[in-house]
Amino acid sequence: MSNPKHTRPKGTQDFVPPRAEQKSKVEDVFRHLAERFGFQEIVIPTFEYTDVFVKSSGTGSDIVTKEMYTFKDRADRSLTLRPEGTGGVVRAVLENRLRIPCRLYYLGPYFRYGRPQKGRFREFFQLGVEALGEASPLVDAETILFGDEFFRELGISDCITRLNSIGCRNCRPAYQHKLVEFLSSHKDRLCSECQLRLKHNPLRVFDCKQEQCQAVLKDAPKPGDYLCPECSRHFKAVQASLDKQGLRYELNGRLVRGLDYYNRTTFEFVSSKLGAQDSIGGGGRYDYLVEDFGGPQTPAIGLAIGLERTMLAMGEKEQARRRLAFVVWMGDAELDEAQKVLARLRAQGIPAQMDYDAHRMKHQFKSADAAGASCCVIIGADELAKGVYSLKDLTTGRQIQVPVSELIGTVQKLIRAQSVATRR
RNA sequence: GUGAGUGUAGCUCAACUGGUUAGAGCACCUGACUGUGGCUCAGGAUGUUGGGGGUUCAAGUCCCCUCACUCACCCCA
Repeated sequence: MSNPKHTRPKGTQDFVPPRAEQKSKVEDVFRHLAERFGFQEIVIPTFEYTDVFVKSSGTGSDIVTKEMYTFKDRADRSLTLRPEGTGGVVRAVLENRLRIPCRLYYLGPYFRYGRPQKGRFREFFQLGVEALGEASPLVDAETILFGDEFFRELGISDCITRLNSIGCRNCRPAYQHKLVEFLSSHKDRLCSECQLRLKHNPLRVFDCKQEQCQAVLKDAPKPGDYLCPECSRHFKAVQASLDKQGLRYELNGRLVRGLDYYNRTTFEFVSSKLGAQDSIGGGGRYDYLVEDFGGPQTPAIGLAIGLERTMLAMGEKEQARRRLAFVVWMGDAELDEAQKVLARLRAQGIPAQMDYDAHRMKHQFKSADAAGASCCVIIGADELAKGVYSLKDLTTGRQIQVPVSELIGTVQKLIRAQSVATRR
């Protein structure tokens, strides 16, 4: 740890073998599910002109003020490594004149500059879906259902869904105003931190753990009570749909989301396995954003899932044997035959490998074990004389002889049986 | 951006209030076992104690700087 000459940049990570595979499995589950829900993949640049993100996240947001990787290119254009997905997607939908409504999904790396901690990186991976042009509260419910289904398929059982509505252009400012007014009148009873919160994020005061502040909040105006009739109806319809589909959720009036573009429904998924950064995914409606980008008035809703947080929530899986056969050869006399067998296995879609350097069989078995192979095909003088191969199951240590013609089938059966066994 | 904690072998960690040659387990290599991994036994290799400076007769240990990692705040995936 002390020596390496080159190290990865702060906040980045290497996905070394078992984890890289786990990552792509999660991505596969996401792709299949997204397609089942009618989403189509969109691939857009990893960097955009800076104003795309300034526009989408909001000038005052933390992302824009302190978390963006912004740089000038050689022609002095300001570019930014994407800190979030929605802005670029909206830009691409308009620029390519995609027909709206449309449902899109995407996945890839994102970048935010900040101090790394558990579940937070400077380069991180997100899986997202966006439904543009659908206004129904049933779509909100469906998006939430999508997230829930995704986590369920990955076996994340302790996941809680939080739900809120932050109102619209009309009722949100009115509520904020009322809240600030109320809190200001009790300013002297709030802790110092809350006095600051009052200025830039008054809703956060609800999260304060100080008793004095909680006492003040008892009589504070509640977020839910100030929704306009339309927003209120929308929110109730979302809940009714979720109820009907048996999806459990917690109402949380403080759930605000940090990006300026959200309105009405906001939601997030949290897991207890993560530490302080417990949100594994979140999203909400953004009915004004497309218009803000110069497009037609378009209702929209999206969801973003944090890949590495999802993997944290999944926990460590037991290291299973790989789907891999190892060919063991006895001496130079058997080397040609061994290579033929190797090729036959591969031709049948069975991952196979051999150790050319190890001349002692003992070494070859060690290599097989170290590689995590699930079986060894052994080719020695006895086998060649008898017209068979020996096949050793590395999980049980049992070894059998199979006729040359039955090798492929037997190996396939063995590997399949093992992958079923390790999955339980 | 703010705060706290931790850096000793490939990994997990020891080393009393500064005191001789910095240790152990796991992993690794060799052999017992020239047709068999995991088990057992016997041997073996391994360190600029993250880096730099300072105090001291003497620094892994104390002080300063720096770097890295970790956790938390802010905020979010």
